[in-house]
Amino acid sequence: MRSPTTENAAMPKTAQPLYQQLADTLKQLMESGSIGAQEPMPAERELAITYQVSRDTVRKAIRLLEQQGLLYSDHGRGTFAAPAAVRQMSRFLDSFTDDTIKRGGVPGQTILAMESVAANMAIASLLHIEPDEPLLRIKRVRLMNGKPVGLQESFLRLPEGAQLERQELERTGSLYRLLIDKLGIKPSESLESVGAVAAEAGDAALLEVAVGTPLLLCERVMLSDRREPVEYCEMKYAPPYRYKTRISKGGVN
Amino acid sequence: MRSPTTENAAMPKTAQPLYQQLADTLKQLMESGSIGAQEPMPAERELAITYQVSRDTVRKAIRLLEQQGLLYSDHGRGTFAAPAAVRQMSRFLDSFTDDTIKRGGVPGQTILAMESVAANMAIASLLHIEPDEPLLRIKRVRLMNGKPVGLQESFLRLPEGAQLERQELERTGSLYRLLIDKLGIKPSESLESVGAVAAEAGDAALLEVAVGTPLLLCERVMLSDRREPVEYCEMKYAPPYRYKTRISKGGVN
DNA sequence: GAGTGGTCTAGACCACCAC
DNA sequence: TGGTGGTCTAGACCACTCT
Repeated sequence: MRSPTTENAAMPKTAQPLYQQLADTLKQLMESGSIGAQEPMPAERELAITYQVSRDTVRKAIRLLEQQGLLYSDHGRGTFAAPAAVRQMSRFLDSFTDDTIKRGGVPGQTILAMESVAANMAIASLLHIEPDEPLLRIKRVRLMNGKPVGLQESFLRLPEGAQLERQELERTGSLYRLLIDKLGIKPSESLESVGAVAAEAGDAALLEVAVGTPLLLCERVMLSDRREPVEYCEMKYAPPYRYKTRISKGGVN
Repeated sequence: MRSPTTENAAMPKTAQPLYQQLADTLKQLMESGSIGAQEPMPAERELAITYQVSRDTVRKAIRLLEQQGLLYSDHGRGTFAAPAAVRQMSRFLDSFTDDTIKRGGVPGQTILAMESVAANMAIASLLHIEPDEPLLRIKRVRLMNGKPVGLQESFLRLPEGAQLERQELERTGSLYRLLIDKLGIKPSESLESVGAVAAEAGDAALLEVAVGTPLLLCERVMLSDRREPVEYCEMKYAPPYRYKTRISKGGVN
């Protein structure tokens, strides 16, 4: 393991922190099968010596993998590779595009509308803006392997003068990618509320299901890295689409 | 801030780590209103001096509060109190009982069944046991303020010889509390899958809704601290009950 | 008792942001 | 440029688990 700060001035600025590099290394260790599920990893002190880093750096790498669900540590017993079922579940923000790929499907979309609208009171309140302020509304049918699985309606609060072209969205597929790459808006947190509703006529037609079919309704407020609300989004998913998530107890170090 | 390990031999074993004590202190700082939403906290180095701890300990306290959604740090800018909306959303395991209390309601339950059953193939596979192994089945109607909001059916894999009495469950209300306090089983992680289904006749009657009403269906596999599957649970919630959760980007230190 | 993870320290330097 | 958080180190001691 190489210190990112010593002698070598040619270190590219893409250099990652040591603990991330180490985390990647450990990840490979597990994925290669050298360490099976539920089996113990080498001890922290041992890893520190092996990779020539401080024990603290080892611990940071382990904490990182623990948060990703790949590992867990038990006081006095050791650190173990997580069971396979846990490893697959993400606990983090995933765009529909990324999530679909992770599930082994091909993501797609049909853009039904993309226009500037005035905020109504409810949305204005959620996004902390004044009613009538302009928002970008995007309504899409999300596809998995070419078949409609969900209906998604976003209301975006864009920075002054920012523009998003329909063409750009069609090309990249992912709205979040566009926000990050083009506008520098980094989603950091989202607040979600999940419930069930019956499909109305319009929704039913777009999702190709019967009126009254139970749909999974998910509302979300997405916050930027400065914790400013950026998007309100309403999603309706037809069965058998499922939300999957991993929940765990807290813990710092 | 007092070191938990120095001189004073009379330190009770309930002594919490310094960083937790500090986290509690900072929490109060925010709740007392001295530091409003989005406002900057004192710098890490300053907190270290103020509370007589190392900067690393301060950082651990901050990481803890960050995971709880109370705080966030921006490189080069500072550390800020989170907006109120974020603070209320838990990202962690919460029993129905705790969650209901957090929402300001009074939790209740009606136990419909509590019996030993043989595992069927589907559940056996999820819990990593052989079919026909005995499981404890608990079916309950969950109440909020006396009104039914959800139907919950748990299948528990108990340790050899362990017993749970109906009376105990009725008294404490919370199955998870019972698992922790009586059997020493500590829930550490759960894998959830959420979707929507139509209410069948039986469910509809218990939840006091019409047949066909869209229900929020949540399946869960709960793992103990050793990552052994302990419970499979199926929950059905009637509108307007909502699952609320906070999702964030990862991050270690 | 031996080995593991958990907590804590004091100090160093880097990367980023705002003025 | 000065202040902030981010990374890293080396060493100490505690708490827990297993045998």
